[in-house]
Amino acid sequence: MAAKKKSLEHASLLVLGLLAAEDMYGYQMIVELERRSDHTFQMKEGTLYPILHGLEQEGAVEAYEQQAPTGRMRRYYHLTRKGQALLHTEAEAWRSYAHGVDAVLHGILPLAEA
Amino acid sequence: MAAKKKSLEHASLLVLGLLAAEDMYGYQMIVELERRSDHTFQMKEGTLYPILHGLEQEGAVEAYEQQAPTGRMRRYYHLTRKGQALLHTEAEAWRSYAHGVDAVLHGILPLAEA
DNA sequence: GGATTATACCTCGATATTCTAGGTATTGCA
DNA sequence: TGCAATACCTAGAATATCGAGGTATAATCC
Repeated sequence: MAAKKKSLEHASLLVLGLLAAEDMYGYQMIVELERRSDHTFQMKEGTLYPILHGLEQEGAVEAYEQQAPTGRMRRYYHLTRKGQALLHTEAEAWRSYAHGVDAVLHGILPLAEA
Repeated sequence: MAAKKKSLEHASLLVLGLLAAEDMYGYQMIVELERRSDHTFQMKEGTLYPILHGLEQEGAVEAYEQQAPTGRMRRYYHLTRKGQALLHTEAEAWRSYAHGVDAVLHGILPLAEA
């Protein structure tokens, strides 16, 4: 009974999280997110690109173009120091939010898996 | 460094979660949510009441009025069987969503607390 | 007694976030 | 040649939540 594909609610946090490990280009992030979340969510292009542009304007990421082996141009994004700080803040907020929800739901579900 | 009060993103799930344990009235839910989440979030009245009315219309909750010891009228909500099913579905969706986010963020934060 | 605070309910319009649905262009494959 | 996958983008719609107001009663303080 796999969960349905869910919409996102912390899109920018997830983008920052991805970029913490390595530089990525947009399309790659969409594929990676679906893979890493075990197909739980699927970021839409209409969500991702505006977020990337916003993060770039804030100075949280920096973009550069690079040619793929195929010859196509890709726009890679790199996490700046400012972006790392932002990620840290948002990740912490996520932690306490998730904690809070779990506290309210405590005992509702039979702890599906380990 | 207590986290800032965060807005909600799963308001109806939290309402259902509260009602799983006992019947409650609106104002009480707001107070309880803040308490149980260790002051992490604070449901706004403008969020809660429309949700309660919606859940009632769906048949997920049933309302009844009851006089408080003070003499004031309170509108209590009771989780129906349908509401329990809804809660279960949403709680499971939450679990996999949270799992997915954690998978992406894995290793970002130094596991603040136990 | 009068004022203020806490309780208790409600709604409307604004804001924020994400999605839908389109668009462009290149590459690879059948 | 034509179609699918890759790769980028945007405008407007839809949804969720909040802010700020309203009403009314009960309790507390001066």
